[in-house]
Amino acid sequence: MATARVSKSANGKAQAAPQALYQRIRADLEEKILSGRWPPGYRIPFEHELVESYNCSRMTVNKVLSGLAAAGIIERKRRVGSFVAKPLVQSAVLHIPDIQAEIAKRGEAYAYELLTRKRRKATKDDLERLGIDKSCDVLVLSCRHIAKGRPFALEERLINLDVVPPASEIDFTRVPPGTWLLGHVPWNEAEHRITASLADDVALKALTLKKPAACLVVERRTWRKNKIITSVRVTYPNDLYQLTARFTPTGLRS
Amino acid sequence: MATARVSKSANGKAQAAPQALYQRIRADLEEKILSGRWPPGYRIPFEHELVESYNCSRMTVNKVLSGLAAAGIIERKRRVGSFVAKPLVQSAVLHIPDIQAEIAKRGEAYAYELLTRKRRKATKDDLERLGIDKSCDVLVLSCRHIAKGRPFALEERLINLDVVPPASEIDFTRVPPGTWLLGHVPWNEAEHRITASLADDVALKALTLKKPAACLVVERRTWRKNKIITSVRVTYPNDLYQLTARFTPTGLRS
DNA sequence: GGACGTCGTATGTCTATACATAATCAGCGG
DNA sequence: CCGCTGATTATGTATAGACATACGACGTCC
Repeated sequence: MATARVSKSANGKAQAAPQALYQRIRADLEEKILSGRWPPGYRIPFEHELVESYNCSRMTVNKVLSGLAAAGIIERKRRVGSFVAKPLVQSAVLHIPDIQAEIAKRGEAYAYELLTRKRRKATKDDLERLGIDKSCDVLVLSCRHIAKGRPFALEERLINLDVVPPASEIDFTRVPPGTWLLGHVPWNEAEHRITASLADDVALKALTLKKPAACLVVERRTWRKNKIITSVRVTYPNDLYQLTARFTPTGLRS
Repeated sequence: MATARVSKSANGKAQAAPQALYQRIRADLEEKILSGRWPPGYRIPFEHELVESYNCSRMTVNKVLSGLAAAGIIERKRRVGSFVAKPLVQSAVLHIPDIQAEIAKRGEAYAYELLTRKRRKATKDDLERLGIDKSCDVLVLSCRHIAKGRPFALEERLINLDVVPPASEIDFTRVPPGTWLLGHVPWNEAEHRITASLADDVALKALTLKKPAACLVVERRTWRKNKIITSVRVTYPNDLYQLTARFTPTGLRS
């Protein structure tokens, strides 16, 4: 066909969105999906049809469709077509900030306090938390984070010294273990469990709370190549902390 | 140069990972980054260098690098190069399942019960929850989810009837409002607040708990085109529910 | 010596083409 | 009528070449 396309070199794109072509196409398709004009299950036009309507090459629309598929917005089936994905998505991006950074961001005074630090051969319980069989050395830490002079979080942590030998050299009296680990140990995967609980005596004391007190508890295990680096349990007084999660189903889209 | 590359047509790819070339390249680069050989801040080889070492076209490595950049694993700067991103990522994918589906998946009996249903002009408090100024009609619902005969969650919901007029036609005595909304109303964005709290009298009664009881509370607001569709507060007994979030920093990677 | 302009380079985007792959569908033979 | 086979077709992957753009570096001019 070789008809006249807009001739990419013949414009400065003085339009509202002077973006790249494939970005405009993507925005266009997303809009159609989001507005409901293309409901879940709808078969979107074939690549060659989009090529015609946008007057561009198949590589370009392919890039758009691949991106939409990667973001879970559409599903593609060979020989059949591409379809708007079912709403399905029941997940959200959960922001779990560094405690120190979070408090600093609020402009509040931050203090950190190491309560206990023990090195020992892993107990049976430790091994279970770290998901391993054979025994190894672990570092057991307990510390407090303090904001505006009030205890903000109690952190109880187990570090697998087989995976992170250098941790045994750090005394963690000044640097919180989470901060040190984040900066020194690359990781693979993390899992969080978020629960509510009534503070036990240890937590009541560490957080200077009065019974009964509800606390938000975040337990996190962090992997590096199938081995758990560290297992941590952070307890927050319910009135001082909340998790927030924001989700936009349309993929990343800066 | 046009040297002999592996000649894509000359093989059946009987290797360990008979994947596409760009997937193998991506896996390769990810491995280098994850293993720490290419630490954060490291400048990865230029596109043309990767082209040489993998004996492929620039489009192919470009696709890989663009994907890594989109996933936040590397950062790219024109004229400068591509760099391994700082560990930064403090977020996780939080799976917030449909209550009914979740209980069904566990193979437990599920029951649903509508407690109250009121239609009214929005109060000042309602308007604030829905983030709007001018008054409108809202639907106020309260219901219970029951697993294995035991109250599992208390759901208190506000629906903006200006955004979802058809909701006023539904009586929600059989279908949970969350399930109905998910299936009928496309949405844009959602925000969650996760907190712990001591159950108040309403919650104690609805969930048949004894004082004092800690509960996990998930508040969610869901948008469609800058308008809040619904605002919901779900309260779970601490011993019956926990949120889990799993995170793999290496982007999606099916 | 400092402001400024030119050039080189790495990434960003797009095209035209090619072949591979998977799945559907029609047609054929048993 | 059923099942197999081959044609058709949409997507998947890859290539080479081209031009655009941003930005650092270097050199020039005043």
